Amino acid sequence: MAVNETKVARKRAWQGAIQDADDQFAMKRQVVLRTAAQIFSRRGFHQTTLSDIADELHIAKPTLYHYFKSKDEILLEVQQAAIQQMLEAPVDPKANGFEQIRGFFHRYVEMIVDDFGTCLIMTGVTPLEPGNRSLVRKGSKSIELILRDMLKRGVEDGSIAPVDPKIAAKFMFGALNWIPYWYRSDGDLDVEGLADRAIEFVMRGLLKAPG
Amino acid sequence: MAVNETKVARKRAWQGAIQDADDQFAMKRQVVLRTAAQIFSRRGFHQTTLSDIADELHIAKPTLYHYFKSKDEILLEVQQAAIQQMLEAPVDPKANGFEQIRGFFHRYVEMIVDDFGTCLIMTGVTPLEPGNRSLVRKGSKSIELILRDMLKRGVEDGSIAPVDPKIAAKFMFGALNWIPYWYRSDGDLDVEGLADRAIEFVMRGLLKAPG
Amino acid sequence: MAVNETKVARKRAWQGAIQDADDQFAMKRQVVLRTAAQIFSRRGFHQTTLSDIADELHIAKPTLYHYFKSKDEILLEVQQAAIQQMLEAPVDPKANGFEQIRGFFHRYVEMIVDDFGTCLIMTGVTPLEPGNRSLVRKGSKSIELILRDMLKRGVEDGSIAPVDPKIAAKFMFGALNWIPYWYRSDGDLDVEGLADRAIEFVMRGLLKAPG
Amino acid sequence: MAVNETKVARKRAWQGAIQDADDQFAMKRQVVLRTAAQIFSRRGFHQTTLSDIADELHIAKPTLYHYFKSKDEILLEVQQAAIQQMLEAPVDPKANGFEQIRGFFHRYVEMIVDDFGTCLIMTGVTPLEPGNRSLVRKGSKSIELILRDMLKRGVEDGSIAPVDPKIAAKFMFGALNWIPYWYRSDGDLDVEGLADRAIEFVMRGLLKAPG
DNA sequence: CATGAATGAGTATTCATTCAT
DNA sequence: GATGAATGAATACTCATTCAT
Repeated sequence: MAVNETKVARKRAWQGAIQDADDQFAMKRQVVLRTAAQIFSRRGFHQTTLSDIADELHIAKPTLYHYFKSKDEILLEVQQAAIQQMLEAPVDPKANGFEQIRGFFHRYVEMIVDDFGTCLIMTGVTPLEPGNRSLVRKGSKSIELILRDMLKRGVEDGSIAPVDPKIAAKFMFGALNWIPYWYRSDGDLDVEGLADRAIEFVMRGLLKAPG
Repeated sequence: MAVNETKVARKRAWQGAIQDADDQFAMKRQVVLRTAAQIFSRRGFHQTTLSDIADELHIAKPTLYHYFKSKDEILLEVQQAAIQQMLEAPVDPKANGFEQIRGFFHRYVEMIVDDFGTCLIMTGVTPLEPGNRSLVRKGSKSIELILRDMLKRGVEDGSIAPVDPKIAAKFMFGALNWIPYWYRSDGDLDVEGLADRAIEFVMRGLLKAPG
Repeated sequence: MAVNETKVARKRAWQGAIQDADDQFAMKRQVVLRTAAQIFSRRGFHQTTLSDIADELHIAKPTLYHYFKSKDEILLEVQQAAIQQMLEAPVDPKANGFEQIRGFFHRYVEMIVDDFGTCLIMTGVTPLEPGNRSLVRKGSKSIELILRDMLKRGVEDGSIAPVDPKIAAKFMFGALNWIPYWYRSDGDLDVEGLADRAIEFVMRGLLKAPG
Repeated sequence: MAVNETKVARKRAWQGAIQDADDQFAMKRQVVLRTAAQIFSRRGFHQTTLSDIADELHIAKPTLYHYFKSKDEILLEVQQAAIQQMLEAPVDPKANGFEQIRGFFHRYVEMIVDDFGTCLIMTGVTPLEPGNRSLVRKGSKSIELILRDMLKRGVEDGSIAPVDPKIAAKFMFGALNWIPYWYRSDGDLDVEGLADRAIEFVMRGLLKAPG
């Protein structure tokens, strides 16, 4: 009885996300990260106190320090997770430039509408301490280079127009990175559809169909 | 002698921007706003202290309170100034949709590479207290509606493809709003050229020239 | 195999000091005390965390609570041990004052260069909670009274000069208690020699040999 | 009226120690230092909170940060002040070693019964952050070297016995540094007398008068 | 108008201690 | 007996803001 009550209380305390498992530690870390990411995105990093996060998780503030050594580290890991998700994604080496870009867009949209990706964009790297800021910037740069390479490939294989990969990539990331500011996943447009729209936009823009 | 020295010191104190005039007050306010906008953009709102701003201006911290009643008000006015610049800009009522959009882009790019516009984007509205946040959001919405109307007009007069104005506007603002994160006005590309590239991008995207 | 490994690990965990025995508990307590005394002396009581002590012993922090009920108690027992060592030492009732003092010095120096005595002096009683502080102070007072009695005896039996026992004792303890701040037992001077020097100093001071 | 009340309140707030003066800032700093030194000595550095100091001065806690940038800096300056007092003291170059030592003792006793000197001894350097700790240690070493030189001189000019200056200095400082632990300036013995007793002790020790 | 001085409110972080396993 | 997890309590420090001059 008392035991069950305790277990139930435990589950509530961690938002029911923690199952019996040996890797509880890693899982709890993830729950903290996701919760923090959501609150950071909504209120901003500096307007979010560690109490906010702890309260949301129904745990005490110092408990967070069992899992992370500082508030900064929490944000860092959130953003690294988003970046990692992109860097780990496989690219079809046989596809042409355009097809690769389409795949990239789908993955990027998926990443960016997720809690971690949204936080990467909406919180930005400014709140991070210099060292960590560099780390995240380096990761973002890597992602950018992936798209640039696809653009180069597309230009060469003729699957897209002969654009300047650097500038084109900037505009494309702009269009994509703005998504968290307006897109709501509970609306008419699902993530899949959103990615399609994005592709369509960067491909055709406002140009009238020929003829 | 001593008097002259004082005057010289005074000028230095306000970065030399203040002339003898009755509207010194208004001008000093502007200098504060511009300085604050720059620092906010660079370091972020919460990482910028009023001392940072005062130091940059070679004045004392409480002096800022002669011109603004709070830190929040400073950010508000910075962002309102950027928005105002767009809302006041004239639109050619005789031009077709596409031409209107082109004009809009030029004005928007000009606005957004300026200190105030950059701060509007890079700081965002999250730091503002709720009331002021709504004000700025309302202003941004107005700007958005202007572009949407132009898109509608363009679709109707056939000068652009039949896009969904809401979605298209979002992607377009995304591409534009990302500019402060990468564009440096001291590089190869001048503001005029930047606007042209932006137009080009949203018109053609990556589409190959027909034939 | 696994069993043996565990045992070996256990031994390492307690620094190899614990043998199979029924009095393991008491021995482990001693090891904790000595380790704590060393760290307290080096870093200070408040700069030493229970984790520091536990880490040094390769045990977990809460394990310490099996042996002591609080950090304060650890310090208390360290200091009591040092004091006890002095209070238990036998005094030759037949010796004259000077000879008793010489014996006292030898014992006191031995005590004070030891981990416990060093901690008694270098940490002091300030960190202790009031009740415990009184206990230690009372013990220190007892030691002081022992020396005072010897001084009185020496004055009476003519083996030393007619000094004020109270003041003389203070200066003597000062000279002795400062030892932990400068003496290193791995240098040229061994503990025995150190005690001799101390005796010599308090006996002759800087006075030139007559003639 | 109201003005007077204010002034009175001000005086009370700074314990009446602040007079009208241009160097109020420096004076207030001194008052903070002295107050802090007293409380540090009584309760220990870590058991003293900034609130304790502020409360004693009837000011608010953050006000302390107008005068010092950290708690550590307060302790540092207290200890530096004590050391400075000794380093600045003039030494009679024509006096023999013994006479120099006697002067040194008088100055040292005066220093050490003062708030700053007492804090230097009773708090010690352990609480200081490493950089500051080195600074104070260096200062203490300088003082020690002064006494050693006097001892050498005394040995050479024959005014004292042929002692090892290093060891003798250690014992002498011990006797002196222990003073704050027992001496109360409101007792029978005044500071002057205390210094005389100290001299007497280190000169003759317990040695019986010849004959 | 300008500012040195002062402060209230707030926040990240530390750590001794408890407890369920 | 041993420990990972959790937490209450405490504290240094920051900063926007006020006020007397």
